[in-house]
Amino acid sequence: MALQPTINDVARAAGVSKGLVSLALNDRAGVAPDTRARILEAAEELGWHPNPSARGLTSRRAYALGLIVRRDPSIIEADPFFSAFIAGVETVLADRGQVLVLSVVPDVESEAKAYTRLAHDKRVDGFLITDLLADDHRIHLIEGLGMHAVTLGEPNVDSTFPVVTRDYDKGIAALADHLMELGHRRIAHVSGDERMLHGRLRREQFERSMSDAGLQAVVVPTDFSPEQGAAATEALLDSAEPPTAIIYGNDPMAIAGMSVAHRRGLRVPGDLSVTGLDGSQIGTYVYPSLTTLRNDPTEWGLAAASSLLRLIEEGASDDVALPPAELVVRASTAPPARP
Amino acid sequence: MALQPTINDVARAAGVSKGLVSLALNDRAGVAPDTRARILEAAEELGWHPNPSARGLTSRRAYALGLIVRRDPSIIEADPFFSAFIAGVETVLADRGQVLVLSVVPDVESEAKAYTRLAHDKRVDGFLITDLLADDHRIHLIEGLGMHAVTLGEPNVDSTFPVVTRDYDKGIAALADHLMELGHRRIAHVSGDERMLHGRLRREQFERSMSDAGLQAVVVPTDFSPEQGAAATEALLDSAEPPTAIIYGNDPMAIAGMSVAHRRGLRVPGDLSVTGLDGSQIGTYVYPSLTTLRNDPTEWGLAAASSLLRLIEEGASDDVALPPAELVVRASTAPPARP
DNA sequence: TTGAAAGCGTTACCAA
DNA sequence: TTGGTAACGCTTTCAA
Repeated sequence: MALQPTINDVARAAGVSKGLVSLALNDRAGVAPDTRARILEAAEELGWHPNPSARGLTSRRAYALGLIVRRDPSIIEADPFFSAFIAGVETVLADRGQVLVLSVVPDVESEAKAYTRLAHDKRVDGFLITDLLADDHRIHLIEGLGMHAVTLGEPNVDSTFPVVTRDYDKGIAALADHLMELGHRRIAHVSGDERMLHGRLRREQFERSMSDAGLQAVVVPTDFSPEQGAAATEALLDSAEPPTAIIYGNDPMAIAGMSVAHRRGLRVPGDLSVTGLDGSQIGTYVYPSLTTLRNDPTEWGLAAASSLLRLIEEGASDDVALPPAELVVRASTAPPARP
Repeated sequence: MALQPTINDVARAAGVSKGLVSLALNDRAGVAPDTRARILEAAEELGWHPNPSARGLTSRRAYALGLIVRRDPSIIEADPFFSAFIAGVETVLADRGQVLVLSVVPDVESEAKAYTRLAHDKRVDGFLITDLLADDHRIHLIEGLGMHAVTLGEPNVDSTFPVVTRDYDKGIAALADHLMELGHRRIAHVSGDERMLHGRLRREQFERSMSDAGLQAVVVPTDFSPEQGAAATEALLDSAEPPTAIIYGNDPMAIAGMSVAHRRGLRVPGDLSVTGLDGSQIGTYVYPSLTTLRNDPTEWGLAAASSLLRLIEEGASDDVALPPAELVVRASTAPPARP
């Protein structure tokens, strides 16, 4: 009676040597078609799965991808992006008998340790790099570790890794236009962490849109936390010429900002229009529901995992561009009361 | 020059056989203290990390724990619990050279496949079982797979797995008392999915508290989504005797419920008091900030991972009880306008 | 196209 | 307390 069947059991059942079983399993050339069929049938019948440890020992592959997420413990909070992103990754990996190794670390130091450990211990064959920073040190670190990787977004440093991107510029421009068409002139942007590349790019496009329209762009940078989103809102509303519309760098900040407005007796969108970015489900149910840009994290996951796997298995992989982010107009934007 | 150093390099450097290196590495008996010291020193110097594939081949261990999260794609959304939970797990695993394998799956069928695959492929040594359901089929599935596991919460079916629990009864009672002391009499509970055990337990404690006070408990079950939270709120406010306070099964539903109230022109907490459960950071920044029960997901992660590792390594592990959930009173609760 | 055999880097066992 | 050697399950030569 079987523990787990091994390659020897399959070889015996198919009446061949285990070397052939290995060739057949891995779709390698040099196996007669009917022999291959017989082998695969025997494997199927015995319910044989090759043991990843044994494979890894000779092939030097882990059959796993690594995702390391850094989260300041004080900001440790729901991120609408990751569960859907990982679901996308999983879809690709499950089909190929691979797994995702996930690590959540509190700071840069343990982040570097985590990459190093996963690489040294050969626990993964490559990394998915999310939340790209300006001058992101991870690119260099991972290259130095001799590992493969794919970045979500285009790094601003030399990188040999394939890139998955989504255009936000059009979306940001559409969002700014939407507000201007409603009659807004004083539009502020509560931007995210300036060290994060995607936040910076969005801020730049916002500034471009505003200057194209001959308007002044007011930007308050934050760390993406609802706390700083609230503080930025207070500051903006206290200023000499408070904005009539605020574009927040993410939905949680927008929600916090709306609360500040409410607390001050301002009505949204009557007295203040508000938008998020990277629309999350919760944005649909707050009052008023949030105008935002739609993202699709699952798409990111599918694309990034496929690209990384191709890189690992074939030694090269193309960049991929996802469809541009789309404007979703809901109830938190309206013409200004006093334009 | 070294690829990765192997156990042989260490053995040679320390002038012993590789068998001894293995014993020393694994803190096994039968190595002279000074020999052990010499070996560890040599290992340190060479920067040797044992290869998990090679270890796994003989020890039949994966040195990995599995977490499989099922999320209906339509409800795929931020869950404040997981990033902090995983950070806790990671803390325990990193110290021991182990990793977390994470899978996010859309339905029960792919969930079962994921458990089976991870077990058959020996990718993990045990599972962390979260979001326990009533009559949870996973207990039986995992036992049948011959795998170890730990459950977050006490299953209502026979289980041989250790259990990590946190008492919510006291917290729910305190929350109900808080509302009653404010003068509320008509208190409703928008509960979570009845199939989820923790939701059911909280509902039962709510009913107990209400009946102890001689009050009628109104309960509307949902699937934990903000959407159904909003719908439940509509239904409650439309009823003949609308509640003056609503306890929501989680913070996102409470936020959605508040929006419904706002939309109807009700003021929170003036016309309607509202509370969440399982306090999330975002609850601090909505307006008004949410009264809730505090949970600490990191604690869950630490306890569950430690317990599971002990089970795997020593064959047995004790149940662990985390400190009870605490009431956090913020601004969303106040005396009723017309009691 | 196939079989036999030699690793891969550990752990486990048996002598010494 | 130590060393030598045989697994572990697979991939990869090298012959046939």
